[in-house]
Parts: sequence; C-alpha cells; structure tokens
Amino acid sequence: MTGIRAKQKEKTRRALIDAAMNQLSAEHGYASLSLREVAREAGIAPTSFYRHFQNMEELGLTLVDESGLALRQLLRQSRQQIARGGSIIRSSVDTFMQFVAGNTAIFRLLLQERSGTSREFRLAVARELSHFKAELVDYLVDEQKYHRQLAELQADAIVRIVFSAGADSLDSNPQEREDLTEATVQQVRLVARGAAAVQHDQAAVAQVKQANHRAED
Amino acid sequence: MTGIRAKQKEKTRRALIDAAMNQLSAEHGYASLSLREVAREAGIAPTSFYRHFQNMEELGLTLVDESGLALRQLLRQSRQQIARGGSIIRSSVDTFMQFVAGNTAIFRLLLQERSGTSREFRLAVARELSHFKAELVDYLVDEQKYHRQLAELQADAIVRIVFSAGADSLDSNPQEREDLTEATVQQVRLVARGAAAVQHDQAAVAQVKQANHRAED
DNA sequence: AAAGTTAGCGAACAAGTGTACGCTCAATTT
DNA sequence: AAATTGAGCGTACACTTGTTCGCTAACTTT
Repeated sequence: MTGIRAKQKEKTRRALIDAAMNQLSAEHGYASLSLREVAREAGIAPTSFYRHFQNMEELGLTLVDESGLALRQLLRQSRQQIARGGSIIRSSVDTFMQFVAGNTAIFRLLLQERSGTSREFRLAVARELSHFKAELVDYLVDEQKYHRQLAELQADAIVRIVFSAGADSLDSNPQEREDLTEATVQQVRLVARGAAAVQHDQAAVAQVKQANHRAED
Repeated sequence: MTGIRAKQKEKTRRALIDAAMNQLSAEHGYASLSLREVAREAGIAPTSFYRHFQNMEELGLTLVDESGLALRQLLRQSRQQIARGGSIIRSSVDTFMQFVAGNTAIFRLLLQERSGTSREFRLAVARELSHFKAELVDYLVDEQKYHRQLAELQADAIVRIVFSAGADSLDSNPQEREDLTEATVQQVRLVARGAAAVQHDQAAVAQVKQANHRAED
C-alpha cells in the first residue's frame, strides 16, 4: 500500500487549486475563471479536471474554505499579539491590514463572493465574518466588562468598519494604506468611546431607578 | 428640428439600460452579463448595441452612475424630511434600507463592482461612496457643529457601517431586515455618541490651554 | 425635392466555452 | 503472473461569446 497513486492525485488536486488561486487577481475574478485555463496552468488536460472536481463551483467552494482557513489563522495570530500587550485596537487593525496586503487575491475572493453570485458562497463568507465578530464580543465582555448586548452592537460595527477599510486598501498605495489604517484605528476608537458613554449612561439610569425605588419604600 | 430620431435613440438606449438592470440578479451578476442577451431583451440586434455604447464596460459604468445618483437623491430627500421632526439618523437609515429592499439588483451591482474585476468600476463606486460621505460631512459640520476632521472620520465610519449592513440585508427575510435596520441605527448612534464625546474632550483641552495661556500673561 | 446622416440589421468570423466518449498505460489488487 | 482500476489524454461536438463589415431605410438638413 505505497499510495504512489493517491499521492500523485493529491498533488495535481493541489496544482488545480493553486492554479485557480494564481489566476485570481484584480482583473480576473472567480466569475471569469475558466476550467480550461485552470487545467492548462495546472498542466493537465481540460477533461482530467473532472477526476478531481465535479464543477467549477466545487473548486470555488474549496477556494473559499481555504481562504477562510487562512483568515482564521490570521485571527489566531492577532490574538497572540494582543496577549503580548499593547492596544488591542491598533494591533488588531494592523494585523488585519497586513493580511490584506499580503493575501490580496484571497481577500479579493472573500470580498467578491460576499456579495457574489452564489448564495452558498455568500453564506460561507458571512460565517467567517461572524467568527471574527464572536471573538471580539468575547473580548469586550470578558476583558472590558461591557454588557453583552452593547458588546455585540459594538463588535458588529467594528467588523463592518474594518472589513470595509480592508476593501479600500486593495486599491491603495503604501502611503494611502498607512493613512487608511490610522483612520480605521481612530474610527474603531470612536465606536469604543461611544459604547463606553452609553454603558456609563445606562449605569447612571440604573442608579437613579434604584434611588427612586428606595425613595418609594 | 422635430428630433424624432434623437428621441428614438434615447428610447432604445434606455431599453438597453433597463434590459441590463433586469438581467442583474442574485444569481446572475454583471460579470456574466452578455452583450447579446442584453441586446435581445432590449429588442435590437447585437450589432446595434455599438450605436449606443462602445463596450459592455461603458454600459456598466452608466449603470453604476445611475444607481448611485438615484440612491443619493433619495437620501437627500430623506434628510430634508427631518424638518418635519424625527431623528435624522433613523430616517436616513430607514430610507437607505428601503432603497436596498426595493432596488436589490442595483445595490448588488454597486456592492459587486466595489470589489469587482475592473479598476475603473471600483473607482466609480468609490466615487459614489465619497459623495455620500461628503454630504454627510457637510451636514455634520453645518448642522451639528462638528470640527471638520472629526466629522470626516465620523461620516466615513457611518457610510462603512450602513453599506455593510445593506449588503447583509440582501440575504435577509423581512424580520431579519427589520432587526438589522434597528441594529444599524443604534450603531450609527454609537459612532455619533463617540464623536460627541471626543469633541467635548477637545473643547475641554482647548479651554485648559487657553486658561494656561492667560495665566502666563 | 435632393443630398446627407445614421440607427438598426444580417451574415460571417475567429475564439473561447463546458463536457461526453473511448482510449492508454502505470499503479494496485487478486 | 494475471486482472482490475483509474488518472490523464485527444478528439469531437454544440454552443456562446464579442466584433467587423456593408447594406437598407427612415429621418434631417440643405
């Protein structure tokens, strides 16, 4: 049971995936990806494609899965950076922007398929975003002592802002990218500031209510 | 100078634009839009297409322009309605969400081309977004007396949040859509609240500086 | 009324697409 | 050693795509 054959098959499967990734670019999105071109770059005949995937859609979903995995690795990395101390906001935004800069094609795929043509794709990307949000909520509740509801609202807003900024950074030069990162950090701080104010108000209201209640006794 | 001819031309031009809009859907994005199909639905020969547009790209850019304009007019209109009382934030977000629900195809086009395959498209959508932002900045500076820099930061964050929520609403049922709208209103208020707090702090700092300065005299 | 302009058409072309079919031949199993 | 499997290939087919090129016929200008 050497598995020479299975190994070879896995190898060309990877070649197909890599070829598809390579062909994803600013000018050439998933929608305009052709089976024949992918096969050509992978070094096999067009018809052999079907030995590995049933459809181009199946290949596409594989791509989204793989990109999602890469993104989750980013999140893990970002969490470690937070543990080492420093501003959670800045280090998160920095890490995110680094990922976008270093994995343009992948991030483009995620963005495109987020509002893309296939519902399954869209849901897959939405799932990835919700992971990002969930981690942020946990942090806000556990470390920053926010009420869960307020933390959710806040995390949602932050994820929206950061991903949107990431999208803009795709067409930016390094200088613009730095400015964009700085602006994003400040915007996230704006949200955090607003949430802090709301939480403070709520505490005050609760105190008043409690005082009124005591007065009624 | 009856202009019968010019009128007819304008009419088929509109027919082409409408046909393109009709063919845009959740499953069938701009990328997979075909000149021949558009021409067929518009009721003209494929070759006549070129009497009106040089490219499919030119048609697409027209679509982006038209939809952005429509959305902006709607929002301007809703902002004027605050004279009748009510929250400007709520009415703006409501209007926006209504537009998205009623013009799904158009909004999908904007979203898709925002991270799409053509740089020119991306810039066109970015231009639309910057229009939204600019109008919001004006409002924040003129009516709400924010410092320009802070207003810019705030407007940018708001536009990002609202558009991102609009994207999510595309795959939502009416109930989810209502919840999403409510959450978005609260998130925008969070940002506004944060901005107000920052502005207040800056004023305090300025006051202190002024006091120090007076003391030095 | 004559001349000029032009929106729209039909035929044709060169590419490119996905996919069905049967074959080969090396890896694997019996 | 013989039989089976299956990854990959080549041919072929039926489409669809964008675009070029004259042509007609209706509108517009002179």
